[in-house]
Amino acid sequence: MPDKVTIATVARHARVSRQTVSNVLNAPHIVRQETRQRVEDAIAALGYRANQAARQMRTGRSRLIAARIEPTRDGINGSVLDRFLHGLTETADAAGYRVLLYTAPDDEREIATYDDLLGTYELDAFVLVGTKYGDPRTAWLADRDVPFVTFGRPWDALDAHPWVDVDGAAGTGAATRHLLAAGHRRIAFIGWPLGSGVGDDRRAGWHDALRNAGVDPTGLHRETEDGIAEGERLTRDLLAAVAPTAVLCASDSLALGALQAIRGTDPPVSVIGFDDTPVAAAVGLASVSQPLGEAAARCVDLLTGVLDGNHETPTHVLLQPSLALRHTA
Amino acid sequence: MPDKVTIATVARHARVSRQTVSNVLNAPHIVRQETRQRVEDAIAALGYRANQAARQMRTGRSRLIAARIEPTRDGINGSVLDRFLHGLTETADAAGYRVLLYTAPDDEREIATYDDLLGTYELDAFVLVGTKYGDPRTAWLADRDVPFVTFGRPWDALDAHPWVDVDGAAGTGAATRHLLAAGHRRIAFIGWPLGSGVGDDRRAGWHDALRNAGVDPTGLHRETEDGIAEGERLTRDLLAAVAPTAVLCASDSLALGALQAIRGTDPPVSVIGFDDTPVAAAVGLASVSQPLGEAAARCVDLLTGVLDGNHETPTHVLLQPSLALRHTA
DNA sequence: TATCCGAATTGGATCGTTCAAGACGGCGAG
DNA sequence: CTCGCCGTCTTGAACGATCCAATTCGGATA
Repeated sequence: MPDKVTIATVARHARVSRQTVSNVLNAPHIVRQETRQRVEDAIAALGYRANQAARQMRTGRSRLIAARIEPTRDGINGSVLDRFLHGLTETADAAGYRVLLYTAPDDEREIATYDDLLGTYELDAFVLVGTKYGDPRTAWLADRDVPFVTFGRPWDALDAHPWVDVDGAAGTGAATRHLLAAGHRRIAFIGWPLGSGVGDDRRAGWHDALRNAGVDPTGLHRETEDGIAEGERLTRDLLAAVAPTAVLCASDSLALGALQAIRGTDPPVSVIGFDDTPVAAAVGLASVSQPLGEAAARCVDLLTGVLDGNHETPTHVLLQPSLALRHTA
Repeated sequence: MPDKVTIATVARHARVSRQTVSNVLNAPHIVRQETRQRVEDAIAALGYRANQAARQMRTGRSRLIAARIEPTRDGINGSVLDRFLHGLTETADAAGYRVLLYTAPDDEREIATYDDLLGTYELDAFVLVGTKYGDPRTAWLADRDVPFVTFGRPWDALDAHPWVDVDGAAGTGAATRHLLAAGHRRIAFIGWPLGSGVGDDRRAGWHDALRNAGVDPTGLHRETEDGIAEGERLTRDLLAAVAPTAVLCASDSLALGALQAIRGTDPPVSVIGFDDTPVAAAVGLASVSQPLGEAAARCVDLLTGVLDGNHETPTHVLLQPSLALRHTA
């Protein structure tokens, strides 16, 4: 078994000092071209890799980013996080960072986990998915000047910290206009209870699009917790009350319920969901699609911007969703 | 800003040496009860956390486990990995390990990633999901004595390395017996092409259950690549050829296709899928359910067994799936 | 009382890297 | 000619933990 290859091994092999090897790695421009070449050859020949633990001891930076993986709730929306995580891993990798997973059952325990991860592993940054009004987690991180980015706007203070989000209102707006263009007028909306930033945003897109088209949205919307059963229940309710010709939903879960409720209507009631989950693709449900890979990439961009000191980079990114048209629309 | 709390800070505060603090952390039994108490109080009072990088430099162990996160392919089966990862993170956490993510487009690049992760981060172990005949990845890892566990049996050499798996044949067997008990006789099976360990296993469960019940399975099965469209096509084919009264599938993707193909048959043809994905739950598809959380937990058990030197622990774990009965069965 | 023993504790060296400071030669300016 | 400066490279120290060998100490034994 060959000895471990350290920076000293490389130095001996290239006939320079340890520090020069270190400079080749971290500040190549201050090393003479010829020397640098010799060192790089030695690195390649020996298969040297910088030991992250040792580096971290001096620099205090771990090149590690933490992201939370949540338990699959109803399992449908979980895939959104899944796809986001995959994009995050890929982009972070390219930027020289690795993604560390953690879980936590509630906010308090999540903050305790932050503390632990920071103290033990000296994590460089956190990526949070979703925030709520007055989120204690972002407050805690901001208090301690821990770099972090959220995927999802901080609805109460847009300038509080860097974030990436997808313009939900634009998505529901586009879906609504698509339905209007197809001749629909009684376009209903099933969303979440007032007060969730994301839900209100998605409803607003539908609401404003109808208004702009001269259609009165009064009576055409319902609110509920997320879930297939709820979607089905409220769709039946809507069918009985206002006989909509199309139903737009704040999530694919709700939309799947809607699909079951409208089965057999003639002419068929159109349904459009939100998130373009695999389930939607599987059953042919039209849905508003979020660019999750792009969102993840921009999160990494923002983080590296903060971590590498490029404070000029923008700190807010709002991406545009697209409409995945399938036979239910 | 308070100074960083190191083992020396704790030592001063508790009026002992650094080594004693270290002993309290790593070998509590050799420290006198009273001293230990004083040190533990100091640790709590100061909020001390051992610096992982420094520890790693001496011990060479990072307390980090790597797992691969794959791109969501057709998105339906992706959620299986998602749930497994969540369980893995939770259990590893409890065992004092953290999960690091990586991705790789192919085997060759995956092995290069192993090399990088081992060299740079000194990872303690890998968890691989799924293996194939003659897998180059497990061979590479085994060659270098890198600890790893696979979720999925190595079909060509069951004793080659530690693994955890779910008994697919038992799952399809149980599903078949359920259908037999309900009076079905012409129970068809749609699976993957011969030669994939997982697919062959699932087919065998169905095949043997039929045989044991005195039913001849000849002509009742079809093989194809995974996918909804394929499932639909082959189900139509089966309906025309042998008029099955029930269809068992090797995946939920195939089963979803089957569901579309049997729509309107009277009496309704039963359909059972495999994996109990969120999609199955959403559309009411009966499916064989794998205990993913349990599988993840056992993976961590096996790894900690190897890492902490308990070579007595079993190295193979075969878990039993259950049947999620829904209205399609 | 002297000696010894083992348990408990101590100080120094070490892991592999980067930081801080200094050494060296050559070059241009005074 | 001398000085200082710049570009280039080298040396010693430090990060925070654990390992190793040495030391202290209370108590049992001869």
